[in-house]
Amino acid sequence: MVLQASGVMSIPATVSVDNQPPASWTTHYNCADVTSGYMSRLWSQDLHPQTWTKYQVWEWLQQTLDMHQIDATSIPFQNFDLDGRQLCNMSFQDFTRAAGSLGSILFQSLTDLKWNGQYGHTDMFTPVDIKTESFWFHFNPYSINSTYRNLWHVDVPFQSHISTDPRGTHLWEFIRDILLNPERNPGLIKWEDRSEGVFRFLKSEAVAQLWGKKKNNSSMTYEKLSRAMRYYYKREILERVDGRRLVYKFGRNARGWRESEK
DNA sequence: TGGCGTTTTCCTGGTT
DNA sequence: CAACCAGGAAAACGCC
Repeated sequence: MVLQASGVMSIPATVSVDNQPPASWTTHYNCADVTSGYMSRLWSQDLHPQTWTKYQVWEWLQQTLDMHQIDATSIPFQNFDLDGRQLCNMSFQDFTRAAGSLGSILFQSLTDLKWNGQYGHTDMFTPVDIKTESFWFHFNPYSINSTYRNLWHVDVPFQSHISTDPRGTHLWEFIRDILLNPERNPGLIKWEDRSEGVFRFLKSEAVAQLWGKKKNNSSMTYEKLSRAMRYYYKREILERVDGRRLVYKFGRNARGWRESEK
């Protein structure tokens, strides 16, 4: 799923193959589990989470809990009586409502699957960006979980209703998710002011290509992507940032980008 | 099937 | 001049 078949990669001098993953995550989680286990089996069948049946959602739940050695009774499975499309529409907060503090693990697992599905075998990045040992070496889902736990640990009492907010994979969410997953997006977009939600495109055309890939549109350009971004001003999903090229700012109607959602 | 919200495409004109 | 920014207009698209 992840590693490129080619052994010819440009490896930065600073990165050694002798590097060992931190013990904190190799204990319960290692690359082999990810690349040859259940997750890759799903992908080998070309099954995007979006297409999962309710049963497959449960299967994923079970497997994810197993992987993290979490007792299945820790999560009210009835809160996940959803098909893949509904699951993919759940926000981070939806997950915490449905599964408490374990929601972050599930959210990240699903996010991983979405991302890996999109990018696992593709050539979206230039070799120097993504096909490097350092890039994939630092692909570390477990550390991301830790990050999410630290940043977003909030015990929101479960509400019987899972949000039906139709927030699929819209452009602004796509951008937000790139910002929130810097490990998998070397130098594409960068926070300018994290607390204010100001960010800047570093590789505008690369982001556009990525967006196009997601929408199965190979002719996407930054010119067109930016037009869609500008439509967000009126809806206050983005705010204008005058005079600064490639800089945008999340607006009052953008959700899920803050370090701690209040 | 049709309406709707979102995005894409194209374009003119202005700015850095 | 290249790369962006601002928006209007209209088509395309996916969803309910």
